[in-house]
Amino acid sequence: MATAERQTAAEGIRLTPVRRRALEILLESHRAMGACEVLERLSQDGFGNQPPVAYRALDFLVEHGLAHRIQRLNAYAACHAPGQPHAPVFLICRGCDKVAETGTDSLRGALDDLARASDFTIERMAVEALGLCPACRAAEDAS
Amino acid sequence: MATAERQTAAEGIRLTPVRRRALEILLESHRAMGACEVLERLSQDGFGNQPPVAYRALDFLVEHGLAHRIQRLNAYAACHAPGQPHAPVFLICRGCDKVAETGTDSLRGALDDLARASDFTIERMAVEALGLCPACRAAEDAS
DNA sequence: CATTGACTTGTTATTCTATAACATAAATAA
DNA sequence: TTATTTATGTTATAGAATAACAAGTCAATG
Ligand SMILES: [Zn+2]
Ligand SMILES: [Zn+2]
Ligand SMILES: [Zn+2]
Ligand SMILES: [Zn+2]
Repeated sequence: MATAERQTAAEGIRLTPVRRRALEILLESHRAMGACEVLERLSQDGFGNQPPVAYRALDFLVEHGLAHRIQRLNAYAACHAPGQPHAPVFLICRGCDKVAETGTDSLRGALDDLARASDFTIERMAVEALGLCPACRAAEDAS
Repeated sequence: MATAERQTAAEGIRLTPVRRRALEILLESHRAMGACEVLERLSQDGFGNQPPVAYRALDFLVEHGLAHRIQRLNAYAACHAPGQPHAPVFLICRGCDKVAETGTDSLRGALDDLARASDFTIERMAVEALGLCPACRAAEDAS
């Protein structure tokens, strides 16, 4: 949160009340949340209760690297490393729905090479893996 | 299409009329199509005209590697290399909405390393990059 | 200070996407 | 044949996302 404030101040963009609260909600939950779920929390706090209110706040956070969108789940999660440029990888467990944000430099390099080779300008990317976390795999193996 | 027939026959799974037609539709269009768009085409050919008809056929194709789902676009595209295991990368142009399927072994390796390190079992993955194709970048630079 | 223009928030209404639940039909296995 | 599975179709509902408009805020300019 402090990082987010420093960053938005530095970039001269406005972390307004709704946006700030939306980020707090994502940070507090420690998991990926759907837009409608975020909207519900926002409206409880006195903000608007119509879809665009949540979508705009979340779009802003994603736009400025403060949150990520998990396409596969139609959900959003706060970024673990805002500011710092990275190619995040989301490991999504189909057993318990937990999402882990990770990433490696070698992956980043591989994607950069690919973009260069195809002359495609990559502006944003999403790497999402669906599978089983250690706990859920153990549970599945046991059954 | 011939590849798909050989593969389904070999695996003992059924490429039924709806599924076959759905794949043909994806192949004919040469682009990513939304489920509702596919449904429309299917119903024109005498198949059911309710959402589940399209979703089930598309799920089958994805399940068996005959098509990919482009999460960011909520759309589906026929696979360029069915049968052959690969970690596809989709380059999605935000200018013209075209989708290119590509991929590299180094990327595949980087993801495998990551999975091993985190003890996460990857079952399926999606790598999607949003940006500009050469043509659209040229157009944007000119303006 | 007053006004302009950019940005932000809120609301209404609509569209697109996806799934649950059930009934019927076809294919496969016993 | 009979039972079991698999696939198809329909109805109804839930969930996600956007378009379009109105109103408010804010900083800057004259
Ligand atoms: Zn991040
Ligand atoms: Zn799990
Ligand atoms: Zn493919
Ligand atoms: Zn383009």
